[in-house]
Amino acid sequence: MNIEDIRKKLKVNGLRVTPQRIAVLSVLDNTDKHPDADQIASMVRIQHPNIAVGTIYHILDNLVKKGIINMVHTDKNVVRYDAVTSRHIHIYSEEDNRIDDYFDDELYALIDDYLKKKEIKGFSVEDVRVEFLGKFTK
Amino acid sequence: MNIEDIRKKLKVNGLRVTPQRIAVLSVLDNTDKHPDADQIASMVRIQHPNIAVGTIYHILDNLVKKGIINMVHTDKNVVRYDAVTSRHIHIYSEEDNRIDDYFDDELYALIDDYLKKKEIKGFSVEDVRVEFLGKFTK
DNA sequence: TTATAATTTAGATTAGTTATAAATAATGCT
DNA sequence: AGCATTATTTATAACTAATCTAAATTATAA
Repeated sequence: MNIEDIRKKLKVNGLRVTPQRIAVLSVLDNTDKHPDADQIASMVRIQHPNIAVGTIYHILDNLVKKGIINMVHTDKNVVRYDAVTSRHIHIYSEEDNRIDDYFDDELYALIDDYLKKKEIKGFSVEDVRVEFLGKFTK
Repeated sequence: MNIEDIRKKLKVNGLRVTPQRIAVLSVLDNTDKHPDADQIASMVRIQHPNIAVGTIYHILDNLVKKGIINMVHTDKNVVRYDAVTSRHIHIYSEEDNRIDDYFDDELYALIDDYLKKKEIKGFSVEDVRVEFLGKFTK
């Protein structure tokens, strides 16, 4: 996504277009590493040395609330962020703390299909989260 | 599980049998609410008023390392604990912060089966984690 | 019963995150 | 374009879950 698209995305979601927001969203949009707030701060500060931590957290919070980005919770107790909002699986290695995206509509179809038939008493399913834990071989 | 089974479980796993460990494991074994360390502390302190927080965390850490209990990570940034170690799904409502266990071998069989056929390049799957997000109707 | 090695304790410390209140900047209106 | 309004950013303080430390205590095995 180029800067103009970023600006548009902010505007469309009712967020004022500030240099800090552009910077944060650009950084997130240009990585597939699911960085945490601290890593995002480091990257943003290359262009934007004086941005405050609080601002980073605040912006991320805004973006999450608008559904522009998602939080990712891992086994280490740090929140990470993901600009990919379409349905996907996270493949995760605790060893090297790496999360990759894995897109597999077929598996989701399988699960959706299964859930359509089966019902959990006392609970209505709104979203299914699937994670694969394992090891990256490269 | 009665106290004798608790003692045995600790002993078998090479952990010394202390009143604090018995208390923590009993509490976890007698709830299906997936409490966090703080809630466990409160419950343990009913019988054991002077147990230190550090001890609770230390014991939980021991139990996790031995595979006697599991950590549960949720969208609120607090670790919760689960004495059920057999394979199961967590059904979770962010609204009321409630986690229930849901046992469904059929769904796991479906996924396992699917993964046997499909291969993710660059990644070997060791464990599959499934979560249903939604609302409890009772 | 005693030695030793593990465990518990209280308290300090850390890391991630949130809150606060003043300063600054984006937007809409004229 | 200039101004008023309101959101956003900033620096800093505060908070909370969790970890660390070193001394005191306790479980276990001989």
